[in-house]
Amino acid sequence: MARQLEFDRSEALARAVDAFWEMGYEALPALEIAHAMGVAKSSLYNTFGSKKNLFIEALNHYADDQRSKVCAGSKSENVALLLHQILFEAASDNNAGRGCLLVNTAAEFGARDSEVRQHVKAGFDGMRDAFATLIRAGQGACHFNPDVDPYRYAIILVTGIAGLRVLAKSGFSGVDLDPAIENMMVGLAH
Amino acid sequence: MARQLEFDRSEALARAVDAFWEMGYEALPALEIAHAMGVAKSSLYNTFGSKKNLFIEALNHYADDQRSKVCAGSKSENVALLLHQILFEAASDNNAGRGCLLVNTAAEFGARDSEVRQHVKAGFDGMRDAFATLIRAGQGACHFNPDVDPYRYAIILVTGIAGLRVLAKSGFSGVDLDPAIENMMVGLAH
DNA sequence: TTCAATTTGGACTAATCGGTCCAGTATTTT
DNA sequence: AAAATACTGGACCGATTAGTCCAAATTGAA
Repeated sequence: MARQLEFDRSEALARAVDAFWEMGYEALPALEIAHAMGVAKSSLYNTFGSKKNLFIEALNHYADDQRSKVCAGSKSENVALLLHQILFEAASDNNAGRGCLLVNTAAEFGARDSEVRQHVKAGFDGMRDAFATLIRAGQGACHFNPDVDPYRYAIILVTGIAGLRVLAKSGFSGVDLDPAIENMMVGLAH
Repeated sequence: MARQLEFDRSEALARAVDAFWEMGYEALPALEIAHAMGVAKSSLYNTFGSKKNLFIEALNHYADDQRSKVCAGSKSENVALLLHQILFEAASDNNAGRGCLLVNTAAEFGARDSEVRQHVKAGFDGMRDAFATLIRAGQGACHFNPDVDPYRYAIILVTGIAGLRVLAKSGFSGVDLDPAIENMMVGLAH
């Protein structure tokens, strides 16, 4: 036979995520995506078919990644502190100003594209599950109020983080947003 | 002299707001803006200079409008009920799926355009002030806890509403988001 | 080495974009 | 009526876009 090595799909997707994360969908030309991924534009279209399809795969890659990170946090020693750090990071550094790709995508595509919206929804659902897991872990370690319904409270966190990211991207500082963080933590307090 | 009639600038801006609100900035061609505004593209450029400048004027028009509406709510009989309605509307109808133009703009332009970001920030600041006014009114009518700092709590509401709008746009229902609404109201309770 | 498959980079297409321009048409005042 | 101004609609421009295509270079297996 012949050459069968392909560039690492997962690695390439991770680079595509970075590019879309920083530039958004419309503002990022296909040629620049290819550069960011380290492949030729031809290969990009051979492998992923279209810009939109690549974007959807990148979006799912990102969502899986974020979900895993939060789930991994469930094994932290002090879950309450970890959660506070997550919220504070969303309000201050905010992923170096890039915000959250799910939030960005929801706003950019909006109600215009139902296919993309379904993937965004699935991504947020995954985040919700991950935070529910985190809350359960915190309850198990007696850091959180055991009367709180983890799944019900998880949507409070997902909603709050989405809001934090939007406002942080608009120029609000971590100090400005501190009341919102406190309001999200207080309901979990023992 | 000669003809001095110009189309109503405020009315035209209101129509531009609707168009940008539904389509976003990049996805809305200048020709379609002109159609939505009911003027020729030439007039649009004569009057507003550029697409971006028109957008910024429309954004400010929108922000003023939203702020006024919330401020007007301060004269409501039951401010607590009104606030709940505002939150519920953000979570369910969500302006017929269009979300909030400030939120949409923050996510679409992101960190890419500092000029636009400043106007978005100013818009959110205005909303914060308006909600602080609303909270003070509710406290005056003994509907809210008088110990709450209105200005400090207002950022909780602005953040929360931004989050609600993002998730509602992604396909979450009013029922899904109800815990987040309750969590925003509970801190104000008497 | 030889052969088959992959990847590359650049040329290319058709469409669309923001923005300019202008001849023609309305509208108002003198 | 006549002159001055405002607006229209469409032609036009240069730039950019997603996507296609292909000859050449690269790579791995036989």
